[in-house]
Amino acid sequence: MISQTVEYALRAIVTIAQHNGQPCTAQHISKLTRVPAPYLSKLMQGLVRAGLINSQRGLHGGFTLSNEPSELTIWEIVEAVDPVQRILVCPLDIKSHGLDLCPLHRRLDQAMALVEEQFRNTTIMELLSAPGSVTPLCEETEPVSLHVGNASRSSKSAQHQNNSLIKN
Amino acid sequence: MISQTVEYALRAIVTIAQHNGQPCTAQHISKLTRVPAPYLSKLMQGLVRAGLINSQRGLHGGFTLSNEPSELTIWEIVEAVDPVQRILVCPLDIKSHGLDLCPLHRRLDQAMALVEEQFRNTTIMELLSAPGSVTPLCEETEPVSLHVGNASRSSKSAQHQNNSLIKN
DNA sequence: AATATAAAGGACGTAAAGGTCTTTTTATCC
DNA sequence: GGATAAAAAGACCTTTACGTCCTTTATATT
Repeated sequence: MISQTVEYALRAIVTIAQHNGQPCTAQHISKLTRVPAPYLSKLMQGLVRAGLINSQRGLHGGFTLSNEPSELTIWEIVEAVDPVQRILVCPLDIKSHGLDLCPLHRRLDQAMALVEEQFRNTTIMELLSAPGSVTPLCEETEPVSLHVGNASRSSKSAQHQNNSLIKN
Repeated sequence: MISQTVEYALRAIVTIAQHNGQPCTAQHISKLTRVPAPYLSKLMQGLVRAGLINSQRGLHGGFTLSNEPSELTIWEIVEAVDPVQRILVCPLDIKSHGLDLCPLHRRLDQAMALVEEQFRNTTIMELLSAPGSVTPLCEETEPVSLHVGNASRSSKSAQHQNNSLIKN
């Protein structure tokens, strides 16, 4: 349901986010996330093109987020990599239904809408610190030796928790 | 996100359900649902093995539902064909997390849980008649010319409508 | 300027999902 | 029992997701 590529992309993004602005090489990300390095590189290129991350070549190069983790949602990564397909018109091209969906497809699209909503409402920021939970993130045996330059430069921390979207 | 095969299977099941116990040939279903006939056949075999439908060979044979539409959920079809994969343990095999998920995977699994809930709570019955809506179902130009021999041979029609399952 | 480091690009390989075709088996009708 | 209608079974093909490898380009550091 969630493609391998989306999984990989999210792991990578979260890893970069953990490094507070410090460039992260593909090599490094690959090790931490256990994503095959060559495939990761490809993936990253896509994320760069989508404008979600910046890349820097050469020594001390690597990848950094284009925006604050608090401003970046799961949704944006999913959109860039393997978009959730909403059902907007009947997949059978029945003319008799204009834009109306039959009950089946209405229901299926509702499920997709829920996923979309969930993804839109979750920022990468929320994935970094485990609030009431155990683990900091996946992997990372060493506690990320980042030199903590200027961590939060714009912490709006909107943190909205609202749900609801589906109107049945 | 929803695989082609799941789409096809649901179309087929709904079509069979519309025929109130009258056997439906693969040919017929294929025409109505616009699913490639040979592929549909294969699909149907899987649904038979899963026990969701019965098959009958020979003249006047075809497929019928094993249970009432009101007792069959989208979930069961999805499970038989292409199960929603829940995230139960960290996909990276970090030992430090036992069964705990990192925030990322906890969130992703929540999304899957929502879909699962949606599917579990929707019966095929609910997909047959469009309550406040326009279309009876996808396709079906002619109003299903079944010869209505002994249509409903066991109409329990339980019709429950309850929701709720996800607890955050 | 030379070297090392790292991303970008593109050709290629592999596996799984989706799809087709032909033959065999089972049932019904006459 | 022969003809016909249907599903079952299994071999095959095609496309796409996933993954690898090698070469090129850009950027620091010395």
